[in-house]
Amino acid sequence: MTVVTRFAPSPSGNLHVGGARTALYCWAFARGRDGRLVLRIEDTDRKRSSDAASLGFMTDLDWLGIDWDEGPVQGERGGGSHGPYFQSERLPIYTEHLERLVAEGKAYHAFDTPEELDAKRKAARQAKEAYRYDRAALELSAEEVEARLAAGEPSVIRFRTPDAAITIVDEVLGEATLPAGEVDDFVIRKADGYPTYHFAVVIDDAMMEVSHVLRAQEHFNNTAKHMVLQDALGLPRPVYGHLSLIFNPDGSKMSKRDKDKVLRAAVKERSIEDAPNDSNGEPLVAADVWSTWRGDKSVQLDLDTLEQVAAALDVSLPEINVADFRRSGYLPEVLCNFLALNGWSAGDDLEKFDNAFLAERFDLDRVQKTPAKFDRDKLLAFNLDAIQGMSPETFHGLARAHAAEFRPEFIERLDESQFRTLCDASLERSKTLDEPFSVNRFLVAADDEIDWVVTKPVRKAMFKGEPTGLELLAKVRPVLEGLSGFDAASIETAITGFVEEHAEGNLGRIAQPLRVAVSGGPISPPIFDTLAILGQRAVLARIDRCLEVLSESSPAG
RNA sequence: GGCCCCAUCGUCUAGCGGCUAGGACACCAGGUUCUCAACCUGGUAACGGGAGUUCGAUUCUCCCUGGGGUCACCA
Repeated sequence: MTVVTRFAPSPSGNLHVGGARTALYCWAFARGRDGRLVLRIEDTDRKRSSDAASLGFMTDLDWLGIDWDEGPVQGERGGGSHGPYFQSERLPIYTEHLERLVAEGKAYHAFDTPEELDAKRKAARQAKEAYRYDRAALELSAEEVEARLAAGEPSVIRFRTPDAAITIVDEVLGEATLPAGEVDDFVIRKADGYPTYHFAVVIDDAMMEVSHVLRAQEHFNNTAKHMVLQDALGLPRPVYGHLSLIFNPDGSKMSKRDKDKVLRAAVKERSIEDAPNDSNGEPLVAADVWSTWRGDKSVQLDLDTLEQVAAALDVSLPEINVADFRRSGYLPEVLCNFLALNGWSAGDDLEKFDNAFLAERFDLDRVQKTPAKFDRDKLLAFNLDAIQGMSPETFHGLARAHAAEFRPEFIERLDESQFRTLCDASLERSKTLDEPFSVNRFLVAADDEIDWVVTKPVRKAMFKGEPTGLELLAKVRPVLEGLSGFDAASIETAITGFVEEHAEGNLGRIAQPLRVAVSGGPISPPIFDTLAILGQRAVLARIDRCLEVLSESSPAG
């Protein structure tokens, strides 16, 4: 039997890391067994679906190196003989099976209004009982059903669940038996004519010849529904494996809402009353939306707005979606590696591996049953290791591509050789592809934008010692000005000579004042590289301004 | 609350009746260093609790506790 797995996202958002892990496992399971991976878009909820979102999914999967054999066409990929792969395009298929079930008496029309059902649900909740549909619609006579359908009254179709216990067999979790009555007569076709998830998934998995269903654990109980449907429809049952969820370190579910949470907390902490403005001076968020968002934790801003506001306030949002990790400068192979490790292990002490290894070794019996907390520190450490393992050429190429997409100001400001110097200086210290840029923003600032906040390390560098750093800075300036070439090697030669003469050979005495002068603070890449990247003109201009500004504030120091 | 599932260092995990309970990240200490990192060396740290089964339980069973999932015309 050919192994066929499927990844079946609903296109209601971006690809979340949890989804990415599911996709990765599906991919690895199929690839390691000469099987196929089917990508199917579960867009039966018309309110929440958009084409853009499903396209985003495919781009993210592509970036991760997860390729599929059948599915929506993307570039050269996709297609297949079991399509269409958008559920919204498969309505006639579902309708046929739906009608069959109704004709056989295995399903029935129900006319309960959402309000009625809601009320009953609430009552059940108050009575501290699980809600079960009361089969009110079964009391209706055939004639009455006909009449109401003919009158065009809104209705759904419910499955008549057999009154028996159901045993779920799961390759990850083992067996579980739900007592009779636990699964009620659930809706299989909504009033708008679309099938519910449960119905579509059962039909499609069978028609697409899916042999193994690997999906998130939140579907575990749903499996019972899928099993009774398969029995009623006479469809084969795939093998199931339910994957535990991925959590934040604090135990909460990792979700896109975390971004709102972080931003809201920052806004509150900094007592920000009004929404920040965009470049035209218009508020990024309308005043009323902003104020409800600030006060109501259940309200979310859309992703774009959220990111614009965060950027305006210089708040960094947590990475949740695959696209977030890409923008933050993580390598796709590292993300895959790390994700694979959250819920699976090779069985020995081996932790670093690529997707090919995963495909070769992945199996369901080593999948963890417990939820994993997502440890960003470890991910970061893995990413650092991967970067440090690169050749300077590779790193340069990736950093350049990253900058072109996310940090264009560095491409504009730095010439080829300066950019290269920045990369070489950053290789051994960068945890991400973004770090050479994010921590060195002073490099692309205008010379007169640097300001010097006299913090403790700055005070130490500039005002302490005999002579003071500021005095040494003034002395070294002409040395730098006299240089005809301004590459790191020439600067090093000149500065080293200067240090021998004026600072007892202690490079730190002059490196720190220079660093503060050109960057505004005590942190930068190695000083010779930093100066070379900035170029002679900027270095001299910044030293001059620094001497001017700090000389005025020195008495207070 | 009903039903279902789960339980090893702070975190991700190895372990599948007998181990000094292993690794990785984080953390701590020391070293290196022009800053920050990175790097090197060493260290702290776990079987949730209680009954059984057994010569012997981290490992098997039960109970408790704790955690998770689910209870939509969302997937």
